[in-house]
Amino acid sequence: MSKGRQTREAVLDAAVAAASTSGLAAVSIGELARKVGMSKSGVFAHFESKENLQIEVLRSAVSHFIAEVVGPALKKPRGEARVRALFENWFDWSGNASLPGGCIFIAAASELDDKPGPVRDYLVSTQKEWLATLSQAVRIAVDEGQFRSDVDAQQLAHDFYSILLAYHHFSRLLQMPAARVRAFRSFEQLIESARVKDSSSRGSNGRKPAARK
Amino acid sequence: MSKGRQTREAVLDAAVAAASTSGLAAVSIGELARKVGMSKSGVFAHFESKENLQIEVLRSAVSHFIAEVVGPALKKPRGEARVRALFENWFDWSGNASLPGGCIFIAAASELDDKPGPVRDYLVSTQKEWLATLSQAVRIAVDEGQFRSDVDAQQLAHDFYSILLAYHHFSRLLQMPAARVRAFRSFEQLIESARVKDSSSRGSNGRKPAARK
DNA sequence: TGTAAAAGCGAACGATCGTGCTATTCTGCC
DNA sequence: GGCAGAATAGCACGATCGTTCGCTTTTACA
Repeated sequence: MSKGRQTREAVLDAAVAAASTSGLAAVSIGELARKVGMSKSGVFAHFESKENLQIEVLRSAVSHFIAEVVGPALKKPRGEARVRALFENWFDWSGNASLPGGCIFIAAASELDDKPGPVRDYLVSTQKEWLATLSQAVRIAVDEGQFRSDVDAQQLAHDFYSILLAYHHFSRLLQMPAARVRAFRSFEQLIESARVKDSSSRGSNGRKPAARK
Repeated sequence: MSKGRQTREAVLDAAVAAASTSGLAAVSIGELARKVGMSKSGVFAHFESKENLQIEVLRSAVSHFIAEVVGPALKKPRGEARVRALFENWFDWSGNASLPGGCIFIAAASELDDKPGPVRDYLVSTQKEWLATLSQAVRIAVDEGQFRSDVDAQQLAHDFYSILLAYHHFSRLLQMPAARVRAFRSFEQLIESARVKDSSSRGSNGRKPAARK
């Protein structure tokens, strides 16, 4: 890799870490330059604007996310195993050492939700892709016969996301140690209620137990 | 009310609105002054520092929250009705006209979750109080015999919060029109699964069908 | 109504922001 | 090893930031 790309990646790594704690807007180019031992203009030259830097920060985070969360999960067998892997990898990723402030997308989400522009547009598109990936995995589990056929894949993906949002809130802001187990308990309940019922669970069984969560 | 308190409140109202969209840190005193038609130093004089301004912004939001969410809910009869009122008032409040960026506490939460200091400390204390209020209302519903005795009040309060976090995320960032109905569907499911089972669920009716909205 | 206190204004401060421009240093290829 | 181009540094710019200070206007009460 050329020297330029190399330092550019180093800058982006530092920027991703900083943005996960302080937010995208709070990462200044001067501070970033200090952190990687360069001049302000030296850093700036790699990105034509601050807005572009922010997009590249998100893009960098996305490629890490794909490499560490989506990729490995797709190697798992189709069905529940893959759904679990997606959620658990996601969970682990948000506690990654390179993200001292937790999932950068969640931080960026609440920062950008009222700030129209290309940065927000990019974030939205990645979030929609991620939700599509999640619900696609759920749909596969339905097709494989592991999840009930009346499972609403989009709603389930939505509920998974909701768990991670709550985990972030309660563990990061409120520092609740119980947050982690609560998150996984909620996850297990969701999975449980999505599974096709074991036919031996209560004798001859009825149809469509429905109850969720 | 003295002239000073009056303009101070006007400034705080504008600041709360601005902070709900742009975040606490992004609300500058100069911009705030422009918005209320005053000089920068005139605005500044009401708060000894920017940090103090931020705390006062939160404090102002809290008193509105208590007046519009908690207070009215406490007038409802003990039990499920009060729990519902707390959640629904909360929901309405976060879509209030004076909060163009949605619930200011959620915005502040992700902004401050890695920023130690008095502002964060104050936010954390209010959030814990709110969670305590929520779970207390749930506990009362248990005592009244409307919710099952094995309901985990803290977990339920946690789940309510989780719904609102997800609603915020999906409606504000992703602009999903379905977010609202999903939120209320999840809420109803939580309430439903907390209720004592109606013994007449499949027979000739019985007692206490537990009024459905 | 007079007067002390409260409230607000205007200018200035040092710092930092994003962004240009020019010059210098370094890298990679012939 | 020399040379073109990439990579980085240095400096300056206008703007805005939070904050201070002295002055003027307005308020509220005797």
